[in-house]
Amino acid sequence: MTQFNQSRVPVPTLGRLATYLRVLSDLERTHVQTISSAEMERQTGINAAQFRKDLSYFGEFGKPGVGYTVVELQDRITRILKIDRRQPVILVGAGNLGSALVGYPGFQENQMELVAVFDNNPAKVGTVIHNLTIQDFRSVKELNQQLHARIAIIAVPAVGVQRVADDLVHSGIKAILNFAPATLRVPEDVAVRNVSFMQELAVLSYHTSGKLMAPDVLPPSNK
Amino acid sequence: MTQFNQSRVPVPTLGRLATYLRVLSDLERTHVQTISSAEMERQTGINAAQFRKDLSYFGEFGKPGVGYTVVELQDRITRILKIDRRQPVILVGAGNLGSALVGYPGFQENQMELVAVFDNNPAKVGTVIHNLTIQDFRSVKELNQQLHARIAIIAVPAVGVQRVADDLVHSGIKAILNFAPATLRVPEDVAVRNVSFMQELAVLSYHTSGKLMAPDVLPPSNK
DNA sequence: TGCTGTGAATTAGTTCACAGCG
DNA sequence: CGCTGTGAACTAATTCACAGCA
Repeated sequence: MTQFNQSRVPVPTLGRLATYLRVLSDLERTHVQTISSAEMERQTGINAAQFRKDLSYFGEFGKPGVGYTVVELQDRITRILKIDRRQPVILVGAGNLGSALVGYPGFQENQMELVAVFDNNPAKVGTVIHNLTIQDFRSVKELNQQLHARIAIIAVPAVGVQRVADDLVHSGIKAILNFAPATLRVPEDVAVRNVSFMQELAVLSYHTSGKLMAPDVLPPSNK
Repeated sequence: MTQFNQSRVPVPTLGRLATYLRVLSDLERTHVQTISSAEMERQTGINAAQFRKDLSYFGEFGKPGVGYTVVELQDRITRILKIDRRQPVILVGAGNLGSALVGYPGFQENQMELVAVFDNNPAKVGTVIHNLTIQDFRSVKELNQQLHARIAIIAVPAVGVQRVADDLVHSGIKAILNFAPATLRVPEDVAVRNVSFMQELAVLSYHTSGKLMAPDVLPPSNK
């Protein structure tokens, strides 16, 4: 029964789709043709039923008695995540972290193309990192009229980050990956995901030398 | 396979505690004495009842009609998260990302002390970044007998990351923050949290130009 | 009165269990 | 058969709603 469960997809499902994609790439590289949900569980630690259910939100993909065709599933997931074609991404903040991100491999692998880097520090503007010239953040709106990026990464200090977010929203950005330790206020139609190292470390710290068990042993914390 | 800790503190609660701590620091700096759950909601986007419930797992902290004493709450949360004293942390991988992390401010703020950096690249061993000399990863077990770190950050490529994790576990590490896009297999008593930029970007990509709403608008994704 | 603390209700997410197809 | 796809059962997490206290 191919009914597109267009009813809301759980957010954690989307994160897991990216994990499946990673495994599928490995399988493709080693010329494996098909994979069953049980084998996917072995590779990722994610429950086999969970894998099947995650896919079921988007239609039917597998062949009973056989499993899933690697390349076909890969193709479907990339289309679901809209990374079947290049996604332009802009980065704000060319500090330690921002600069490290520019050189991060894996953008390419996931069809994410970093198309511009911005900073507000005049000393940095004009400098080149990894083939990209750092632009003045004040020109973000104007430049994004050409670039058409819908995704932005924020890697600036917490102070002033709200202003940065506001300007990005006015530049047409619809999704923000925020590394600054601050809560952003954005319109309803803009998605935000926060990455906080310190928060992650704090959670881990809680578990050290406690009598408490690890919350998730094998499975990745796919939020 | 995902078995949860026998205590009934939800994992997301721990992440939010770190967020509250951030707000409390700001308040302390500006000499604010008390804060109500409603005001905390305004500052973080986290529901006021959620805030109260999060704290209730650990006892009673507030004064009815008044709110919470900033410094007292700060003190209690740091003790809960075991960051009331310095937590030694070791880092594996001195590449782009690893190096950026070494210079990250906020370790100090959260009483996390980066005490050693390791790499397996002989060209890097001996080099200094931010006052820390890069050590040969093969000496991690030996060195950690002095350092007594229980928390490690992994910032190496996906290939070989399982070996790194195994060695860390044998060196007494009980909590791992993993930046490599791979699923780690570790003993039950070792906690792992995965940070995957590409996964986060994939989730955001899904939300671009779709008719679907952002999953969490104001509240930080404290998963 | 203005707030906290918390059972109860609700919503979200995961896993089970099995019908049914190739 | 061996596998998928999915309603049903379950478990986790959030939010409501209100009693009770300073």
